Amino acid sequence: MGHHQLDELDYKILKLVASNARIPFLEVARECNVSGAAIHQRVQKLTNLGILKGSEYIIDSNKIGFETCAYMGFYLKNPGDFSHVVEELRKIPEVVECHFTTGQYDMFIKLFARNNQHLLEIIHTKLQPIGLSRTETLISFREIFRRQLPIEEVEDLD
Amino acid sequence: MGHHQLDELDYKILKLVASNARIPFLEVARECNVSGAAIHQRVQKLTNLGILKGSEYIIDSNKIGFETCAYMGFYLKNPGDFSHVVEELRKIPEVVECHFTTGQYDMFIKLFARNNQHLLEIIHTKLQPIGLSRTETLISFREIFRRQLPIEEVEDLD
DNA sequence: GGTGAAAACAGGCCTGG
DNA sequence: CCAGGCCTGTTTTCACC
Repeated sequence: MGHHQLDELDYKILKLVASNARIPFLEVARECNVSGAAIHQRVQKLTNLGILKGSEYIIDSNKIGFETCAYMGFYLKNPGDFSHVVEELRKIPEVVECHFTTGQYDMFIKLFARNNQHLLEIIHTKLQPIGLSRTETLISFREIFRRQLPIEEVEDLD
Repeated sequence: MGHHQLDELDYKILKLVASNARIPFLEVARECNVSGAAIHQRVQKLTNLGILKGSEYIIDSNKIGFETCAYMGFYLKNPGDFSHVVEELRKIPEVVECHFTTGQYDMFIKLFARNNQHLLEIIHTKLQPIGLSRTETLISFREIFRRQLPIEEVEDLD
């Protein structure tokens, strides 16, 4: 869990690539005053360490026909069924995030649907049969913003 | 809101770039049996339409020292204060998503913190002063999975 | 750990169908 | 709206430090 020893250059690279996965490494190199090969090696290292876990294009879900974004929290009918439930959730492509949580629920998921009726359909035909209890659904009217987590070097005290 | 008229090639491109922002366009071109120039033009079109909204590297938040992921729902003390609250939330870098919602809350956010104590600190010193009421916090123990929304051509009926 | 140069490859811009 | 060619810039590897 504890994080690895990353130096200033690592953080600078992470900051630059975080919100632009297609930035040329040579441009990163120029910003960092090192060679392109150095960036290439660092990115490889960060990937091997599992700190960089791939890249994504950000796609406007509304514009490709997914107008409903919802979050759902629920309890399991049989606690201990965790892994089975996770497997079933993985099979539902509309479920895009899945968390174990503490507090009000056992699990918490984010999902997209084409519209509200489609959401109901997913809940009734795909989610309920898995064996959930006390589900609560929260519909996002609008995503106001979404961004990367702050990447900052932890201020090590000397 | 209504989605644009995208054809099979557009969807195929979206599917390929969605989960790998650094895939060479020429590789996409080979998969789709068209020229690189065609992909280039399509990506440009999809960007101009706002369907592609940039790209991101996926960074393991735990490994860079953000071990606590939380969701918070809340009501506003003064409804009508929406835009002010949003401005204030934008200033808090740990807040990575912000939604208008319907149902149990007025707004819903996702945030990262270094640990649970840091989360409390953020809530007390940054969030509470904005003017929220009835906040509820849900802490994610573990993100089990996270992926892109399903990109599929809408089955147009003839 | 880093550099610098070379080869292979991809991106961007044409022109023409 | 796409193909093919061309030139520029980028990626990747390598010997070397």
